[in-house]
Amino acid sequence: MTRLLLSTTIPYVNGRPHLGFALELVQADVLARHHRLRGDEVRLQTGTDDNSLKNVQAADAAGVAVGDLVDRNAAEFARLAGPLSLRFDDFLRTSADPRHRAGVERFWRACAHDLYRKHYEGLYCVGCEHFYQPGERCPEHEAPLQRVSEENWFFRLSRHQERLYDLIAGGRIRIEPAERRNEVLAFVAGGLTDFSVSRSRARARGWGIPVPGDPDQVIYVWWDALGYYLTALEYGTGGHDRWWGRADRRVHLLGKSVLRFHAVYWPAMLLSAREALPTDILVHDHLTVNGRKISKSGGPAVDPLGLVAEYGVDAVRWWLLRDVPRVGDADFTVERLIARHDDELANGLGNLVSRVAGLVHRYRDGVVPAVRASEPDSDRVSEPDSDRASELEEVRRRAPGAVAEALDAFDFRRATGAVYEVVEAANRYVSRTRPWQLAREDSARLDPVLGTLVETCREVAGLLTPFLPDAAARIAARCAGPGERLPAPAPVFPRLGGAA
RNA sequence: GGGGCGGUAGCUCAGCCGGUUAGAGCAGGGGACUCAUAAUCCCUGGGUCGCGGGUUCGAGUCCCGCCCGCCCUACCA
Repeated sequence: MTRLLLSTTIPYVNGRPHLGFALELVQADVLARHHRLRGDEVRLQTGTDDNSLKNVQAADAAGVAVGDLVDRNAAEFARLAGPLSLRFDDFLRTSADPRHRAGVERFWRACAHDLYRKHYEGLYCVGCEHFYQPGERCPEHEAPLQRVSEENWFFRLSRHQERLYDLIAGGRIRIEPAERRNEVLAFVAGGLTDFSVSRSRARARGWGIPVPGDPDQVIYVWWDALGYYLTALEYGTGGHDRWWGRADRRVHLLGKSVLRFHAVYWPAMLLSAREALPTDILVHDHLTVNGRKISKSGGPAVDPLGLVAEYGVDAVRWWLLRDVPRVGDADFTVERLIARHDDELANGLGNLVSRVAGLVHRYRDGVVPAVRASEPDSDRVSEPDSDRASELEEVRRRAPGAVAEALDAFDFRRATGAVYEVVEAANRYVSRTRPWQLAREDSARLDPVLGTLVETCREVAGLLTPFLPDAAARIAARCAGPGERLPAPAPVFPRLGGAA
């Protein structure tokens, strides 16, 4: 049995969650469910980055206390779970969870041999929490740059350069897709310089975790946030070994914009602390909405909960999994959401379930026949429909492996495609076997056909479970076993678009 | 300024180490069927594979330059 730790990044909570973060959560949830179904031991953790200075700014802007703003917004993120049908094993808030601070402090000490103090000054953008060169201005934020002159703690990233390169190049740390791996390798090969890992307490506005033994300094938010991967595992009390050191795979999901922190800084920190490294870094690109960038600080923010309320969780999850390419930003529009849902879920899968139920009710009084004919008849095998039967069989046989393979490659499109192929094959099987005709002309042959179809629907429900747990359960509930009675047909996925 | 990733049929995208007439889905067009959510099934696509060079017997598929979009970064002495 494989032990698998899955994690999402933790967003800073200066605003409400948007669809882009929902993407990451859904992907993580799918992987977790998939592996659980495989029998793996899985832990999925997520949470919020409360200690970002951006939260302080947002609180200032809103005229409320930081703690209050963070509490309120973090709750919004936690609230995504129910409506999006996500199942987390843990949700850690970096400001509120006692495990976190203890863990971060311990981790800091574990890296002490790579930490040193250095004075420097520069122009700092609070919005980016980032330094710029003289004469530059921040491309993203209006606020003027602040001249900062102070002494901070630095982490000896440079020391780990070669080791990191080898680990990534050699695949010990797998970065998917490969395009992102190349990016990281190029960056590492270009040379790594030490980076600052603390801020003056004043500049951090007193928000964050103080540097152990140096109360005038606050730990840099990225150091703090990355630490969550360990602190949620009880690193602070040394209890992390079960899910970290002894896990077979440690998998991080993240967006491309924070790749460097996860593929370079974080592994280096772990090397320094002598902890195991992540095995998989799975990187998704960004979402745009109606062709425009989304962000928490501005622009069109699509509220995932609003979408779920309007179109249902299955439609939203299906779009995120089915329409978002592995590489390249994807543009979300309501039209695309509806198109995907109506075409594949309503007309494809939903209609299949309905028509199968309809057939069973009309010709067999709702009782599911056995797959095999009751009396074995050897000479009816090589009929025109046998090729269709074998096509369906073939597709069904291959589907589970295809799904697993696609998910291992972090390709949700291909994975959902493999599920949907079964639906298509089943619909072809219906047209080819023509059950309505069999009912009139060769009733004995109708039973195995209907039995096969019901069985296929149940199988699709199983395959669909990690992706659309709600829909899968609904479909499974309509697929009785042989000899059992089928519920009356009713649409599983009512169409969202115009009534057509 | 540097690095990376994209730019393939109207739309969304696939196209391992270069090799017969460049693919899929959707949309569009034609046909069939009637079990089903007016659904499904079958047939139908001639697109300078961003632009310009180059390597090669042969290049979306490799090299160089340029254009557009996106991500990261900009000697923290």
